[in-house]
Amino acid sequence: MRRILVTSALLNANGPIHLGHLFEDILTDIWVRFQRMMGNECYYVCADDAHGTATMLAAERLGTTAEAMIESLRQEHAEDFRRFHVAHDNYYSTHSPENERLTRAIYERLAEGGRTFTAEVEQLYDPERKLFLADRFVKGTCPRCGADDQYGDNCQECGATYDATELGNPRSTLSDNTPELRSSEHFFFDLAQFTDFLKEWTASDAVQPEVANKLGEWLTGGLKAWDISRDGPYFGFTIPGAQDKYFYVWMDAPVGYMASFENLCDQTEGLDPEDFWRPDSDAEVHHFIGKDIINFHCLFWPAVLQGAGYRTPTKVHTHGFVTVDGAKMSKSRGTFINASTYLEHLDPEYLRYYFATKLSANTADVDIQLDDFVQRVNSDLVGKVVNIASRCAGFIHRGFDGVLAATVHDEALWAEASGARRELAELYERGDVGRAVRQITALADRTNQYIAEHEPWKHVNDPERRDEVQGVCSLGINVFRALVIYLKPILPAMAAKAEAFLKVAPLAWEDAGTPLTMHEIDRFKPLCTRIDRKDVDKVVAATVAQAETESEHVADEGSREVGIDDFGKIDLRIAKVLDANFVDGADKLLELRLDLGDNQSTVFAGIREAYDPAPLVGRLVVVVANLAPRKMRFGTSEGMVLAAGPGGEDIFLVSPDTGAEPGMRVT
RNA sequence: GGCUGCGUAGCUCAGUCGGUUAGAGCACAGCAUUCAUAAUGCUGAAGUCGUUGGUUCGAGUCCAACCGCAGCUACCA
Repeated sequence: MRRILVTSALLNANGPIHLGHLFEDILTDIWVRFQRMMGNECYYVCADDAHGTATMLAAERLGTTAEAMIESLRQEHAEDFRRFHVAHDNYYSTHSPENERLTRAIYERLAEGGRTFTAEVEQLYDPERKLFLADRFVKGTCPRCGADDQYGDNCQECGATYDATELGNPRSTLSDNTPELRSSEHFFFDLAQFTDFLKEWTASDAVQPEVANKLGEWLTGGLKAWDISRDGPYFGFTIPGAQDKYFYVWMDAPVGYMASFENLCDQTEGLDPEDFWRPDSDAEVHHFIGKDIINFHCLFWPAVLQGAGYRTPTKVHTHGFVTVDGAKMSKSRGTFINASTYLEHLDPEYLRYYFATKLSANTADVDIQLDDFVQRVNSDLVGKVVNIASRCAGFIHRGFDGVLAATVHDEALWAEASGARRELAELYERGDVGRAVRQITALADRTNQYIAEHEPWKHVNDPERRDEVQGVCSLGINVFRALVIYLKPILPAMAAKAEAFLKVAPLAWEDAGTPLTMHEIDRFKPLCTRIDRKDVDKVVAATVAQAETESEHVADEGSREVGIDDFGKIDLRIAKVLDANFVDGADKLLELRLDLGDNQSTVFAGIREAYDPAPLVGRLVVVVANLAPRKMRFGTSEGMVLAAGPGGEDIFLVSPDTGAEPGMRVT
């Protein structure tokens, strides 16, 4: 018997669970349930990833504490997963005492072993918010192509990658202030020391071949030291022996797997985390992740474990991303579907089955096609598999008191169905679930053909052929039972209903090796109903409606009371229109050249339908002078001209009374 | 730009070591059937295997270039 610890990637504590999360945890859950059916001892833990600047800022916005916010999200996530039959043994949080202790202990072991060092790092600092700015909180001009409004790590326009400190005119997206360059001591994990170890580890079958290729690229390029510290304020664990330094979220996140498992062990008699994590452990550790976090799980994490004297992962299973109808999930298209929205209209097992049909052992992206989703479930599950039980059970009850035949009517068919368990087990083990499902439905096809060939409905009233009818329908039921076993990791709830119908104890994988004979079964009740395409449309419509409500929320926040300080941040100025022109190719824009007293600026205003350019020249308007420049299709707009009205031809520019001069501040 | 992967029927995908006429399911059309949740069975139509060139007796498969798509490009959650 194998002892296996399984994890799926931690979830950011920043919102509800959606299809993408479900994909990962469902595919992990299928693998876990399969292992358990094989009789292996398999534990499945996960957690919310609670730390980071983003958590701190989100809690601030909600007017609550980070702790309260992450705990309520954690409960919501755990409940959503439970309703999708994802059987986590523990769903914990990285913000836990176990994790704090483990992270510090691991860090101290690394430090003692000479695996870490400190260095001064120059970083942009927002003096108003009093924080160092992560790349995503800085915007400025690309140092290579000069495009405006680019984030601190790479340019969307030209694709250049650079340091946030290289940006021209940097500003903080948190306060809109100009950040200053400050130096701070950072702690580094010396990843390069592990290069040889990692080359060896990635060449083993711990990762899929294409992942090994990708890692090879990083490994031959030379590994850089990994910055594992952040300056306060930060939401995370403090680094022992340092002043106001925190562990970077990715340092304690994977340790969160260990912490979640340790927390489970504390509640489970006889389960010891050391048995799984000590270097000579013969237990297995499997991580399931998306391909976006390969570097953390296949470089940093094994190196950290190795450096701290733990065992390294047996295998990291990497999957691709989920798209819907060929495109990224989108709120406005209604395809950014949350777990809870789905559950209001559809059975979770439909989604589990559909994901299963799409699962492979490689890292290709998985596209959910809503029409295909409906068809696959209805024709495979209801039309083929369940149909076998449905068409056979009636004969067994009407003619034979619900009792199955004593012998197997067609040995070849039974051998095929029963013998498939070996190859199917290999496919499940490898994660090639889609192929397994195809073989399972092919078996269902064979069985429906077999029943059609023997036409039990014609012979049921012929006393001479009663035994044949019982034999055919009994074999049908037996193949159905084998198919239920093979599908049970994917469809646990349907399997439970089928077990009740068959009047058997919970089925294990090897039960497919032995047929039921002279066994009484229950009357057949529908195990699975067809999907109505209308219900899928309802989910999409509800998702669109949510997106609209959310944008209204944002609008509401816009009209909430603000203090005079907030108002003071907006620099309103009187400006004179020096020049106004149509913009080639733009239906709604006019390009305005404005005199702001001591300087000039160019503004694109969406007023073309209401105003001709010529009469505007010389006119006084009110502009937001310190609005962040916005790169638009036709150029960069450096401000915003104030106007009222619903739009179209009904736009009315705001003007000052006579006497106002360009450059005057509006207060 | 570099790298990783992908591109086969309307859709989802098989296609092993290069080897006969490129396969399956769904959808579609016709027929049969009525035990079954309008379920099932049989038959059929449907493909320039992204493009071009190369290696070979022979290429969907190997090589090169190009086109298209997705992702990565490390202190990003």
